[in-house]
Amino acid sequence: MSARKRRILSSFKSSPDASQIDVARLAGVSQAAVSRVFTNGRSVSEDTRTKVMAAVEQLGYRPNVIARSLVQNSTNIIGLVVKRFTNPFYAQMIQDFTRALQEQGYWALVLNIAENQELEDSLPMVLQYQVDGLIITSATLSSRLAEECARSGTPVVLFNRYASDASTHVVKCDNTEGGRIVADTFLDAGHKRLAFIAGEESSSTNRDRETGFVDRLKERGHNLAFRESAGDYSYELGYAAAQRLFQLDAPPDAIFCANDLIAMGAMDLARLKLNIKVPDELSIIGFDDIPSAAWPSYDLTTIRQPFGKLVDATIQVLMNAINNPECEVTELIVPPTLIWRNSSRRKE
Amino acid sequence: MSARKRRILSSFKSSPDASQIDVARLAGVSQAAVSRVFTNGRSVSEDTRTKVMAAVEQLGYRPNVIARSLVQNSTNIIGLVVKRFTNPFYAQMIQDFTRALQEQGYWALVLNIAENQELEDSLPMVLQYQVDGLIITSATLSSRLAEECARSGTPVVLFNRYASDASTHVVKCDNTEGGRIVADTFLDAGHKRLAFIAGEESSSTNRDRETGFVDRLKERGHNLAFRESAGDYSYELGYAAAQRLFQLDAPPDAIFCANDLIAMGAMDLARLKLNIKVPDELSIIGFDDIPSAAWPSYDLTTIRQPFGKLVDATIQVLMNAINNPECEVTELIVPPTLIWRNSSRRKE
DNA sequence: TTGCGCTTTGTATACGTATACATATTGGGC
DNA sequence: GCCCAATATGTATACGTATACAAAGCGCAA
Repeated sequence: MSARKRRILSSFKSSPDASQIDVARLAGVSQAAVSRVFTNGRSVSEDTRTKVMAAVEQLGYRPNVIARSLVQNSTNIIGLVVKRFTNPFYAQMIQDFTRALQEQGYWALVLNIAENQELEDSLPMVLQYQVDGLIITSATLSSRLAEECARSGTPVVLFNRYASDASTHVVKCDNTEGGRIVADTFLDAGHKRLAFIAGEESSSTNRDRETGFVDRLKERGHNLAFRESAGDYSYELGYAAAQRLFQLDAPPDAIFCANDLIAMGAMDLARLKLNIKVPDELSIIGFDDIPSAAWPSYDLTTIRQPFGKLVDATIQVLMNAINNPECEVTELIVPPTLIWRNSSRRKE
Repeated sequence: MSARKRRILSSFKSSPDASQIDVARLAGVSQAAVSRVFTNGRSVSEDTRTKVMAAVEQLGYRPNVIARSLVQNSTNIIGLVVKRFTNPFYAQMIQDFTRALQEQGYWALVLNIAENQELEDSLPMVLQYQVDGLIITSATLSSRLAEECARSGTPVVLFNRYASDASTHVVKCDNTEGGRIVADTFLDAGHKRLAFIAGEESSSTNRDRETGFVDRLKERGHNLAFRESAGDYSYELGYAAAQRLFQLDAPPDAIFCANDLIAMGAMDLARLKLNIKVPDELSIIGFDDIPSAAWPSYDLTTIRQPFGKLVDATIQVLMNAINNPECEVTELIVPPTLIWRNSSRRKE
């Protein structure tokens, strides 16, 4: 590791930030006048506006949003609670959320939850920043926290999570329906020995997908033959879970995986290590429709979560809650779609 | 899309946030005393501390970080400028940065640059938030912006980017050296017809990797036989670029791809569409060592960027610059490592 | 007791902005 | 030239916190 040092330019170093008072003094107007120039809808004469702007230019003045936030009681910052960055589905989600927020004039303050960490410890610190709202993904909001948010008037939208409290908005994909669709797809194709590989057991998405899958099987007179748990939503643990699944005497002929990464791990184990032909000898269906699911290497049949819709709806619900604090609590459930590819057998 | 509405709990709705003044009144002390209870290193008697904490508990008081930031002139917020979320390398990076910052008591305010967007438009708005520092990845900092940061005393660390200005710190992987290593690896294995697939042409990482590669070839008396450009760092455009490469009469027998995603695209085209055997008939080497490079499906030989070191060093440089504004400008260059896997031929 | 140093507390002010209010200016119709 | 409405401006204050300063309290040695 090589390090080179350069001398810093010291020309600007000590000049402090100019404030509206400095601008006002230079322009020969009052501080209030300067403030009005920077506030839409306030009446300022063309004359003072130009004088002010000239002073602004000369001093390199830039409004102090922190000070404005203090008096306006609004920061234009949204707390974004996230976890599994490395799952492409969530990476895309964060990308879309930050971008959509920026388009609305808001900024995302990211709260990254470690795997073993509770939201209780860190969310209060984010609330101290007087965020105008919260978007919570991949974490459970205890009712104590929900109450705390409600008390401070901070609207919360849960993304793909259950509400443990009546005061938080929810936008989610119909994970249960996704599970049902997979059940139908497998049964219609004539599969008999069906398996499910779970992701993170504690997550509500996982529970819903499994419930939908199993319940539909039962409705049609079938049972889940095997159940294995990866433990999280990763490729590696999906691979390992599949390995355990195939140590059985009569292994499954169709596997529903709780997400695409697990499915890709399971698929690689089957075809590369065990030489099982997909989809001829084994059907695999995932969940999410991450970009790599469409790659020729995998060509994974999967349940697509309607990404854009989910994100747009979340933003819309949040903005509405911010602008209209008295609004009703919304629970939006968006249906998923089956994306037919080549990792699962067609109807017989 | 189904929507259900629930009535909001209105119990807490209208109670405004308690301030230190409210706490002070209830505890029978001055506002300053309350402030001191929440400030480390200030002397407060045990008696008043308990009185204050009791009032705090009763009122549900929570410090207002925004107000504190205003008077202390420090927000504990770091602006994190990012772009390619969906590249696993950058997703991991954002994850590690946000986590490392939180461990240091800072928060990341994310600035997401759209593909066609300039930093000039949005960075000033982040500066208005009085961020204590900036980490810039995947974007070019013009010297005008660098000067603006310097003037406002906001330290900047460029991550894997060149400095266009003498006042910004830099932490990067030695991309040039990475290119050199690939050249040596290919030549040592006896390859003759060498190709390079570029990523985003305007990025300095891309330039460095190519320069190192080509220069080393020349040093050893060889030339780059083919050059193709993907246009960005994605799988899809890597696939397409490889397609163009193989329309030639005498296609390459070794391809260096500017990153892993491109390499995986190129590999899939070669082996799945053209039935070219990797590594027997074609060697492919990527850059980054993203998780999927290690998957059995790809088993991609690649240049690993020393992730943890890069992130840790960036944080360290930034913290130092924040705590010690007079510090020298640092330029840290971390060497990469060749990760041998099975997508490239060994020495003859 | 006095006096000295240390700790604790309150008062007053500052941070940079927005805005209610009062006042001053402008413009237009007659 | 006058009056009224609309516009423009300045003054004063508020947002919630930290901290300089002075004053007060305390313990302790002489």
